[in-house]
Amino acid sequence: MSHDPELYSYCNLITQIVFTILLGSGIFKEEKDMYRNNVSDPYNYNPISGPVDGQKGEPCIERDNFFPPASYYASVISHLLSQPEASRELDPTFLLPSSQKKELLFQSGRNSTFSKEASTLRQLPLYGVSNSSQFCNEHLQAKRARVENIIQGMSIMPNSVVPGTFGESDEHHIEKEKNYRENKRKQKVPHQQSPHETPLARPGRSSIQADEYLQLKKQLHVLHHQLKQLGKKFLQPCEFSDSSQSQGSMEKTIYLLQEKLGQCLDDSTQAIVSDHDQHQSRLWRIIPKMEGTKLSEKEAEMMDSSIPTSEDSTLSEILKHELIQVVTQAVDSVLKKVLPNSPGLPSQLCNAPPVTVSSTGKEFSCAGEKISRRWLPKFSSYKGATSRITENPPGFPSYPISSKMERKSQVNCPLIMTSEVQGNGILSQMLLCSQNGHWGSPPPRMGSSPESLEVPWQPIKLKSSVMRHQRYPGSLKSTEIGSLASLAASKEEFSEMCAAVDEIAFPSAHIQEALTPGHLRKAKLMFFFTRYPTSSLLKAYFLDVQFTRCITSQLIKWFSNFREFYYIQMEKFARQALLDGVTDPDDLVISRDSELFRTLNTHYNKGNDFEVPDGFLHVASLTLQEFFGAIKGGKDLDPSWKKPIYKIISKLDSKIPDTFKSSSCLQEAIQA
DNA sequence: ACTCGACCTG
DNA sequence: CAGGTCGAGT
Repeated sequence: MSHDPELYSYCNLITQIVFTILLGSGIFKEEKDMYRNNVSDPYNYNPISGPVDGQKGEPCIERDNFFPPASYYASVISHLLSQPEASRELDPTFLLPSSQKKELLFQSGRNSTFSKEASTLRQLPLYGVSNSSQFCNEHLQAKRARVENIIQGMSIMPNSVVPGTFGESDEHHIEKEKNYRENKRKQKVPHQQSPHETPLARPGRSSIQADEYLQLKKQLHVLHHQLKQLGKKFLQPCEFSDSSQSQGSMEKTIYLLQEKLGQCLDDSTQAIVSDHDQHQSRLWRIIPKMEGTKLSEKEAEMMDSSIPTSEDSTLSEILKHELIQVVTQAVDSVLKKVLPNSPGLPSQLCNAPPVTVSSTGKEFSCAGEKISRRWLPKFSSYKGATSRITENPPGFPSYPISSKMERKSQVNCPLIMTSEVQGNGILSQMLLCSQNGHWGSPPPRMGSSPESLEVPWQPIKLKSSVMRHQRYPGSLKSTEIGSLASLAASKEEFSEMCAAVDEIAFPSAHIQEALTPGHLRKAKLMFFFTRYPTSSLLKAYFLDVQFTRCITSQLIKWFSNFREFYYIQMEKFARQALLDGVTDPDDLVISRDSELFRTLNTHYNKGNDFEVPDGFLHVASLTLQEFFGAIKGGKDLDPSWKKPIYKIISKLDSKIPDTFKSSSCLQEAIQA
């Protein structure tokens, strides 16, 4: 197998997709569980190249929770590719470290289900699904449960973070993990659909499952095509000695899987077909609307040519098209880098890669951290960036776009939604990372490279933002975002544009019923401008908060606390100045390198990623002087000696920049 | 060091 | 109810 890192990355990504399906179908359930439970150092295993030296192998809870690490997939796919004959038998234990093989043998002795599946697997070429017709009947029930379980797991991985990628502290990381687990626990109980989701809700549970299985089937179609494309793109140029055979193997495998699974799905869905059809037609009516907004010519063509002989295949075609396009572009872009002289590669990099990635700061995986920082190193540059948001730059119409596709997908179709999201996430990652040059540096060994490990896991992280967007109308279609990418000259520009669109398209997308630490930070920064905000002012600047009496009081209390700290510091430094022998209050001017400023800045602007306005320095200097004068004059004997000072200071509020009104960007930027 | 609840005052 | 103060909790 080639040692080209890019190709490994692609292998990882695509294999992950396939495995998602395989795992979802329950085929590798046991292997997955064993992997999760038994491997202490998952990166230590490399069936192809033997023990890996020098791997970093940071523990990653999320990964272990859901998937084995990328190296695992890489191993699998390299194994796949190294099989010269499609019919060659596969030892199902080859996936496992030797320790696990023992465990597997041990378990298979008592676990009848597993041994059955394992032996079934053994008879199959590569990853083909059992030919036994019993497979469907016996495991259908369990499979449903697993699929649902996995889907749930996938759809609620909101904050998964790849360690080391985003510079988050471990503590934060762990906390997120904790939250995630709690969410997971909660979500185990099927919850009611929110009002947003009702339009397509259907009466029966069985119909839901039917739909899910139908979607699963379609997914397989799509994935098959994707793999085909991918295989064509990179297997040929890289001159695998047995590329055609390997490719054939993969295809065959997928076909087998598809056929088998599809058959099961057909069986299971047939009984409830009428209900399903009803839903399908409703579903279908929506898609043209969704597609209609901003179709490229190519897409329009595709739409025309594929307009329904059956709704089924059309939906499938759309998805195929989207995915294939993305994969193709991703492959091309990377191959262009890797093999610049490779003939016949269409130059599609400049075309819009359909990237459904929220670039709201942290979630923007590859470049996000730097970008969000770049937005707010100094107040001035921050202002510049956000002005772009409010001004609707050319080529950036204000989108009241209704992506019904996305809303649809969440309605009782967790599978397709998840796959969409994850697929998009993966593909976006591919694109973004390739743009970002992430793949330019070769990993020392397969599975031991931070990059190669991180990339496949980022999609999970992306989910939260995408899902959040799905909750609200106005979401952008991937192709639309893609066209943004084509407008953007650089990746940074692109991410800024994404942030801008995010703000434009989801003005109310972040409405919260509770104040968050992000709000606290924002409030603290606002304190630089206003010490005595009115509740109406607060309402105007916390647009993403659903104001209640409680929230209002809380915000007011915050500012009260800010003042408390502020005045305490002022008094302290005034007294100190007096002790230091200062006589003229005018000597007390707070500059940016004075101790008092440092203290205040630490308090209100932790991280120092916001340039404190000069106005605040002025006000602070005045306050200090007032305190100094009062203390010097002995007024502090009066219990309410501070009151006059407060009165003075309360008149010195200045206008808060409008940039504080745009909630999400600011917050994400501050939180970063 | 920082936050926040309890309490007081106007 | 807003604003301020105090003191406990982390």
